[in-house]
Amino acid sequence: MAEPVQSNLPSAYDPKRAEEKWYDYWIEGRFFEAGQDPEKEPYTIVIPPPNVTGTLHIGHALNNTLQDILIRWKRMQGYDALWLPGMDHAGIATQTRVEAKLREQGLSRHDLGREKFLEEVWKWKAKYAANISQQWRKMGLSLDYSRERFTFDEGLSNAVNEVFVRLYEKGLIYRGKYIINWDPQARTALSDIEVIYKEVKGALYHMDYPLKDGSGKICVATTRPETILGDTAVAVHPDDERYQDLIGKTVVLPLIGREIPIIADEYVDPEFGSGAVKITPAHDPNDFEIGIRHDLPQIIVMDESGMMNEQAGKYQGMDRFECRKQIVKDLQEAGVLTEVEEHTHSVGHSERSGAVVEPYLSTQWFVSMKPLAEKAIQAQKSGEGVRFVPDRFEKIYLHWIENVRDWCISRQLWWGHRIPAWYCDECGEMMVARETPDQCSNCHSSQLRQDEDVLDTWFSSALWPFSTLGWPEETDDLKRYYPTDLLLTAYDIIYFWVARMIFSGLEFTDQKPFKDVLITGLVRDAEGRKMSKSLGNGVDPMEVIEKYGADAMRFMLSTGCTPGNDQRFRWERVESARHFANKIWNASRFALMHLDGVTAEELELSGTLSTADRWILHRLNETIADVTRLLERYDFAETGRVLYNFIWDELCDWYIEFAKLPLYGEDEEAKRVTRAVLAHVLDQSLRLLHPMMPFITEEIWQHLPTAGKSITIASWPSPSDAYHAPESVREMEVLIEAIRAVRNIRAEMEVAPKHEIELLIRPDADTTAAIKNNEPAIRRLCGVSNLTIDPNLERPEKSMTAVVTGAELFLPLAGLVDIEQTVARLNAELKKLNAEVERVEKKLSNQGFVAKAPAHIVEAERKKGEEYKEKREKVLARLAEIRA
RNA sequence: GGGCAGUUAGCUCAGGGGGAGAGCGCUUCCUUGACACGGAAGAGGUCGGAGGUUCGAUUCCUCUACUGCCCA
Repeated sequence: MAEPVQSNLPSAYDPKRAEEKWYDYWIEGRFFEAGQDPEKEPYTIVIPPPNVTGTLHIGHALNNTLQDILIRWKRMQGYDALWLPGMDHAGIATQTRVEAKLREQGLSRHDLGREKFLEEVWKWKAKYAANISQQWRKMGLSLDYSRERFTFDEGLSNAVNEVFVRLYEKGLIYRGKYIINWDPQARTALSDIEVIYKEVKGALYHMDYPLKDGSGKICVATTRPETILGDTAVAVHPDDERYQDLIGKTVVLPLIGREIPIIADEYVDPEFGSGAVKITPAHDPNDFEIGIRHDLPQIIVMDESGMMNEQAGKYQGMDRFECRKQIVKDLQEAGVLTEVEEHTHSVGHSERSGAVVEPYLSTQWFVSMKPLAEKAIQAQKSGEGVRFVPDRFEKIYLHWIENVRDWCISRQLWWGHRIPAWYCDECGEMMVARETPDQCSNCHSSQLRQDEDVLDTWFSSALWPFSTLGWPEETDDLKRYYPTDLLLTAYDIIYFWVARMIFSGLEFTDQKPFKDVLITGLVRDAEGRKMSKSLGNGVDPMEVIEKYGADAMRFMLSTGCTPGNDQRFRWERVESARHFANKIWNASRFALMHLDGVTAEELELSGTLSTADRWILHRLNETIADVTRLLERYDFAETGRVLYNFIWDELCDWYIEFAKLPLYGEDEEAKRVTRAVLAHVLDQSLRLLHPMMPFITEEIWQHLPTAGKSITIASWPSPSDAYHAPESVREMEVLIEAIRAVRNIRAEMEVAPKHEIELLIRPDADTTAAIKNNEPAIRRLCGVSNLTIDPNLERPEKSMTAVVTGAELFLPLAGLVDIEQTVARLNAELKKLNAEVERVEKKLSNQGFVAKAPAHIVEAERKKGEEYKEKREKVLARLAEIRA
């Protein structure tokens, strides 16, 4: 694939070319397909399946990038890395969108009928699935497409049925008439967590209900006066002294005249309102409970769309909120409404449609959660649970699972897994079965009807880590890759998904579905607001890739946050990531220019290494160790920072600048060694960076003489003892400090960059060799023509002076010497040194410090103190000389 | 009401018991044979406040203020 171009590589990196080319190459090479080597240890991640009719947003991009980084890294480390892709049929979300499209054509799903409607949905699914696949490609994800799954495909549907039947047979799934959360817009039941509570300004209406015997009245307060139509009692606290005489009496409901009893129940809070509450068992969960205790009638006054029904008398056909207004008006006219108080209370809204949720009495299917939760709690508390990263999310999970209520799993939708229950038209028998039964188990009639409802989408998502691997079949994949190693998701679906996968995994596979859960935050807009369709502040990852390239986006997202915390999306940061890509590109361009025509054999690392060579190899060792350690901790931001600093500040700013001397020089052996070091460091750096920036690293790596088939399967670097050279760090520090000091003087004295100057260096004994060995580099990087290095040299008259660690520098700038400037700089240096010396001496004279601080810290302070003092002596001596 | 985060340079954020960091922005200079998506040299912060632990706190603990999120 590599093209034999080096010298004519363009000077700016063009992401589009590389991205198209290499993704195809990777897929054709099947580098992402797991299971090719049974000797390797497996490492598995299943992707959180995106909603099939959506578009991937920037949150997906973050989530997917992080998984890809880990998978690519593990693959390079020699694991049999499996990243399993797939999508979710997303019941409500998808159905709503298809219905919206039909509405535009003036149609409803009922006009089409169930079968035709589902055909429409499948068409949508096909279109959007293709789109999502395309987005995965663009992001460069190393997914194993040969194992791609869909929550609605045959295997996963079998898993759903299996789970349903097993739970039913265990008595953990039941059907019954209870108060559930009803979405009148989507016309379906919802689970508890699909309801979002918001503070809403409303009113508390106080009403007088007259006693039937005419002996008085009782005042009740409510935020929902329209529910008066469904009242079947008034309740007071049994110990409430105010109402002792009234318990057992009968009141007459205003407006409708129904007679209802006054009952006593512990649930009533005597402190709230008047201490008497109206009871509407069919429209309030607490009232429902009271109704059961007191055997009250349950009167449903609304239909499925939130319109008042035939039980509402003259209000029939009105919308529930319109009805509220009318009822208030009528109550007022009847003189029953005694007070209207401003009142802020919490109102449930549908997570999907946004409609105000109606507590609604309805027959639904439920999962009995207690036993499943118990198992999960037990596992977590015994230390056998999943590891949450960051660990604070474990508490959030535990709190939820410990307080979980039964899960309403039936939905009145068409797009979803049909509930595997059948009813006999003849005898009314209900059958739950894996396969469609052909006759009634009771009366053998063949007149069977399947339950119309479908299951909550999350019911199938809960099985994702094992259903995708073939469960309930004992497949090879299931045996090899399950339990998975990691689940990576944002904190907003811990309850919806993570928790449910955990208890499902434990129940059906007797294993936790994943070892670690890595929780990320959300990607917000530049102002810190949550991205949303209504605000229109979402960022399309494809737009980011189009403008800056996939690698820039990946680097920006993965380094932009710490685990579990939100990050803001800022274009400047993407731009900065692109600059980084471009920097790597150009450093590589430089290297490749000097490797043109060089064979892999010639790049054997041997021979005499320069200071810079030893230093960069030593630093590479440390960087390899750091990056590996940081990835193990899922610390992507630090990983990125370490690589950025190593490549930009050390490799580009210093090593390459030093390397230019031998590379442009005459010494062939030095040239050969430098090329070898440069090629090695570049190769290793590209490998380290590859998980984060896959495209550019492959593009460059393929140009190296030492390249293999693909960097995606190149081995992960490990530190080499041969390059351990801590002394080189000290040497480079001295050189860098000296070069900077000269540049500083040049800048302050406004010496033109092209103007070559004279420089005299008086090194200390222990730095003389390092400085002497790097004479050409000092010349080049300081713009020096005439350089003298001598431990015994005399300070020339009329020269600028600087003191650095390990050496003194003199610049006899003819005609430019500014004594005042030199004195000012030396004084500034002196001030700093005085402060440092004082700080160190204060520390060392503190007996507590010397006695209690770790020995190496004390020793380090002593050493620092000595250095500062030595340096200060020199500064003082130079100042004295100048004054003399 | 309960819980959890955050508060560090102009902005956005890292960091972490022992000399305050990055990116962007800002100032000055430079189109030098990898790169102006660049190079060189700089300016800029008493790490929200108050106590405590410690030889030593920006970092650990407690309280407190403000911001955000989750749960009821």
